[in-house]
Amino acid sequence: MQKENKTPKECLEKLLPVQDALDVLKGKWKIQIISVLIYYEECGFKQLQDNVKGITPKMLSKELKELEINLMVTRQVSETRPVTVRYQITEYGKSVTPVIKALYYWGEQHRESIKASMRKERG
Amino acid sequence: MQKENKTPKECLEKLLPVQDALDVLKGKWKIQIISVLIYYEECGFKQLQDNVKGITPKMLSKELKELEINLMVTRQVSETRPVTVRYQITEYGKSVTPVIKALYYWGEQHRESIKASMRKERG
DNA sequence: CAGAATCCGGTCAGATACTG
DNA sequence: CAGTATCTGACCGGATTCTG
Repeated sequence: MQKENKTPKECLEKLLPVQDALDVLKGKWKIQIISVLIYYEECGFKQLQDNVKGITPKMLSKELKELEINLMVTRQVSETRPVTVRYQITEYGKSVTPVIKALYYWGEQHRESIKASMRKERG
Repeated sequence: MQKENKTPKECLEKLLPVQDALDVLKGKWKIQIISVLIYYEECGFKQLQDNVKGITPKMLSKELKELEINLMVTRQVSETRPVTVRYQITEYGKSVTPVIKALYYWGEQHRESIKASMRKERG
């Protein structure tokens, strides 16, 4: 990200998109929801709630709204009886996969590093 | 991340490292601090505060502690008068660069997508 | 210089209950 | 089924002041 011919200020400006990405992905549930939707392609509310362990309907609803605003998922209502709602991952939503992978590989390494340093501290 | 021969449960277990990575990077300041330290290799407290615009000493101190725990930075105190403290990015800290890059590229795309969809909504 | 201490408002997120 | 409403405690993060 940094090149010697850039000022710190220029580098910091580059961080705006990074913060945007982090905003979209932040929180306890978003990546889980995205992953479930990538897995199933399409889900109802209940099915999502069952697959994202521990999430309350309130949080699920809130997170889905944010994901919809960010074009990650679509929401389709069928006026049946009772109404059925389908959440779908968008192609765009799938495009975060490389980001999740980068987080995964680094996170995995990180776990090992932390474990190793804890062993060292104990002697 | 998902393969057809994996259950949703197995996929969700894979998400633990992702959450770990997100935890290390989360908050308003961590990536900025890391970026400044990658740029300078080494900084004093004041120098950091000057380069991370708007951060208070309290937050800077707190974030640095967390980054130290996660082995991203080291803290070296010289018993001079007055004491000088140097924060250094670790090699390990530099290893998040691919993650930041992934976040950057996706975040940049994301800005464009959101902008485009807002233009569309306005007509 | 390099922080710690204190105070405070805002948001996050969980539990529970309720609606059409 | 697909959510909403309300209450609550925990935590985040800023402002200000103080210390060695």
